[in-house]
Amino acid sequence: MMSTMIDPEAAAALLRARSMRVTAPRVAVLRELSAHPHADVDTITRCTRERLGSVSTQAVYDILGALAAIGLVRKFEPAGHPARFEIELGDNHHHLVCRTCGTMIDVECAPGEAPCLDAADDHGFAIDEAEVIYWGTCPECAATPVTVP
Amino acid sequence: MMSTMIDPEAAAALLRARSMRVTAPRVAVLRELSAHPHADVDTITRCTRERLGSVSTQAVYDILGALAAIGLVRKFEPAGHPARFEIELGDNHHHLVCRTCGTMIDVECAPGEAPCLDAADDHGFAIDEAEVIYWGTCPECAATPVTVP
DNA sequence: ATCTATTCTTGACTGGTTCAAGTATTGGTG
DNA sequence: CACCAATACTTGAACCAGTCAAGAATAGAT
Repeated sequence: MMSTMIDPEAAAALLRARSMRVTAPRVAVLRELSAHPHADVDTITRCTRERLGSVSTQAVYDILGALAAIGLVRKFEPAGHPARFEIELGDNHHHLVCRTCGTMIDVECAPGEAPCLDAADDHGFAIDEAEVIYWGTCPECAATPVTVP
Repeated sequence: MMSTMIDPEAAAALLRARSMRVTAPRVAVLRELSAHPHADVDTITRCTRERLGSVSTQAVYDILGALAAIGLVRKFEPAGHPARFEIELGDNHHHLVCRTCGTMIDVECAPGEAPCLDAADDHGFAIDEAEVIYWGTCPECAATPVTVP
């Protein structure tokens, strides 16, 4: 689950390629995202602080919002969990979430390219995305006997 | 979008069939749900108050939680919106949400029975649900020129 | 008619997120 | 290379949806 972190130059390049200003907080956030896919704001904030010394919570929200707006990162919000972020890889994958421990992993999009599903009837809507979240129980939680402390 | 409201006896019958106590707030909430599919807690609370005189917000949360727990109602939480509720019809449909105005409508499950999708690789998870939300723009919003007041 | 588990009310509280105003930084310009 | 304006970041308050906890009311079994 622990991907390798991209280096600062790579992060800066991603920003420049989109004509975004290169700032220390942005570079750090991008690096943490590369290391922790599916991280929430709190995780990203804590990791960025360790790396940078300090960042405001608001800056992290702003950065993630800006990166999501230009499509560099992807945001998803599984029911009952705070928002999660990952670097957009353009592979149109979906997510599999454990109902018990909240672990989230990527799953390939079964049918192929986006929007990977066609609604039976689009009711006149211009559909641009079919968001799929698979819910279930991960192997660890399935194996763990329910403990009531 | 305005379905017909079920009568109090029908609502009570739904509760008794599941050995749930029949209370005025529960009957009223079920009736409002039948009239307003995809309603959020606030809408249900306001409508129930109009009908009943008063109900506590907490009671509505408790009722919806209890009904969802036994599978009588279905809860879904589209990103950026408060939770929505609908009476479970057992038809495994999905939802189509307008990014602009938030309108939500049902769409049939394209492939058939639940779980209507198989993940390409389940990574050892026991998947019990494939939640699908289609995002797009409804005909009205597509037709409306963007107005900046 | 009574009793008890269950449900409802009240009111405080939390977590995640956003708003708003001021300060600092980036990167283009003279 | 210093300067400037646009953009980004900091601070701190505020918000909303939802939850917790303790007591009062009520359904329905006996």
